[in-house]
Amino acid sequence: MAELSKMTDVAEGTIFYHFKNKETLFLATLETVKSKIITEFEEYTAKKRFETGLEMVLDVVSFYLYMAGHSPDLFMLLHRHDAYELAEVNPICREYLEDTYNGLVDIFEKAVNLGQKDGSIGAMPARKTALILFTLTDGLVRFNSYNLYNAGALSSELIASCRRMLASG
Amino acid sequence: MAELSKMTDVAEGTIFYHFKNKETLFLATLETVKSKIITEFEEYTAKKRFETGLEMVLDVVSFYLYMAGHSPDLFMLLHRHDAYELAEVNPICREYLEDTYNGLVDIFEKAVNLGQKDGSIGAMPARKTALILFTLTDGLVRFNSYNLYNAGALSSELIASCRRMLASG
DNA sequence: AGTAAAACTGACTGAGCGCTCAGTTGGTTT
DNA sequence: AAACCAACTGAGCGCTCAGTCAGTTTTACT
Repeated sequence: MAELSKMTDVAEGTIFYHFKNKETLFLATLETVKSKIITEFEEYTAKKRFETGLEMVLDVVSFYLYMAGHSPDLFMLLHRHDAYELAEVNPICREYLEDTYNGLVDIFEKAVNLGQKDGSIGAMPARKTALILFTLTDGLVRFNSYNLYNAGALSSELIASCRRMLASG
Repeated sequence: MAELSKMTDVAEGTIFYHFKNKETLFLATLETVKSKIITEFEEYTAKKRFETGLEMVLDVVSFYLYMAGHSPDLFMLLHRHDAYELAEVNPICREYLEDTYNGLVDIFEKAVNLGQKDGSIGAMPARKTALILFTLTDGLVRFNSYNLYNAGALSSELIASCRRMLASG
């Protein structure tokens, strides 16, 4: 709280005037993260036109990597063990986390469904495939932010892998 | 430290007699985790005979899911943000984490190389593919341990996805 | 049995943390 | 001019927790 007070140029007491305690403050932050991420992705998919469902999947994967590279703090919160520890006892925290992930998986699922209609993606369970695609992408982001290996160096191979994974026929 | 003292039936002071501080204790734990995980996987791949490289990849993926389900604490440490925060300032911590991941990726890479020799896996960069396979598997474990979704329910689809991703021809 | 080193103990310390609260400020209403 | 108000302040309180230390027990060796 002392650090936050310095960063914001606001007295510690003021923070507690606006948020009843640290947990509430954290939840408010988490909610902001959730809506920021989701609206960002919804705006992207709404704006852009995709040739095929497969191309949409690949574009969303790329956009995810781009977003995570551009605003790492947004995703960092989702990669912290603390958040999930709190989610075990705090249903609101759990809800925000689930909403965020579900929102993202939904976008992947939509793309997979689209691809299966237009024939660019083969026959496979859409939701489960969406979950796997998401896990893969988010996992890469996580390793990148932990400096275990470079996501940029892997992104083209990631796209190629997804293409093979989803291929029809 | 109080909790640890109770768990081990040892006075708090005794812990500090053996480990100069909490950080050292953590590093010792991390090293144990590292060697436990690596030896476990090396024993598994040394013991078992694999039909093809592709089957080896799939078996290793399954074994990873099995291990993570069987001893979650072992993997939990690798999924904690704290560890990577420490790795930023402590080279020994970084080394243990990298060793663990590299050791695991090496196993995947070996399997991919094998598969490319025997023709069960198509032409693709082995190391990068190994990294992607690993990311995917570890990501699933992470989401499972955070109760975001069930890894068991996805495991068969995961195997199918890997099969498609690696297919030759 | 004597003894010195090694292992162990748990009460204690002090820094740091989340949070409170009496008091200040600047603006609006009566 | 008096009363009121939301926003803000920072010293300080209670508590937790990693780490210490003077003293006790155990072990190993003569």
